[in-house]
Amino acid sequence: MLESTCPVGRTLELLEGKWTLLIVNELLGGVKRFGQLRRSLHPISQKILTERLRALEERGVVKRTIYSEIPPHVEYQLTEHGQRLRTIFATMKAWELTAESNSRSQ
Amino acid sequence: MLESTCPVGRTLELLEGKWTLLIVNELLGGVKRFGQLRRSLHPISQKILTERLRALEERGVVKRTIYSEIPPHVEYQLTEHGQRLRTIFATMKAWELTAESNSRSQ
DNA sequence: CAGAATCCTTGAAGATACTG
DNA sequence: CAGTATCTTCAAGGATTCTG
Repeated sequence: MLESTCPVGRTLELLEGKWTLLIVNELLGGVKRFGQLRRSLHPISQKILTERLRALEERGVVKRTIYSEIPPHVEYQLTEHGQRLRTIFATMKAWELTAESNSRSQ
Repeated sequence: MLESTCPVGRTLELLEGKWTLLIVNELLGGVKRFGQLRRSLHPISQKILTERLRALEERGVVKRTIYSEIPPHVEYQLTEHGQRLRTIFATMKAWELTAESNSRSQ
């Protein structure tokens, strides 16, 4: 979606999608099961949750662990690389905090 | 688009849109005129460029200066608050640089 | 030159039903 | 429980035309 013209295009491509950021935010809280994420992120649909998790997995941000049991048991967690997104989140949050006083100014 | 559940939702809402990031990236290079941005961001459409610039202006990221001349002359530049986005860009870029070695690992 | 207004296309997201 | 497979919807984005 974002041309490689822009240096940070890849990061934003990764975080793209209505739910992606919220999913990562949930996983920053630790290991979660599929159903657990579904409930926390309600009313996200199964389809979207699956799609986004797969995309994040492919990008090396999320690790998927399957336990061969019946009923099925799948766990999702951030990889070390994914954990490093915390820094970006913190930077964004800091930026937002200066927003109220500065928007409309200058 | 992004629920306020997520602390950084507002920043990503702001950078949302296929071209937004690229526009900000251009403006990090200094003051630009409308037509100048159009050429740099080719093949962006007038409609989208206008829409995104208005959104950024509303958020206090971009300042629009109109010179009442004929032909019209409009300049766009980042506000101080907008300039601070540089930090976020730098953080993202740093994160991307560690991507190659880490994706697929763990 | 810098747009406003209009119409059209496309794809992400949502709803629903089914399954190993 | 954790998906996959389809079908549908809706809004962002794109193309085109017109104007102060």
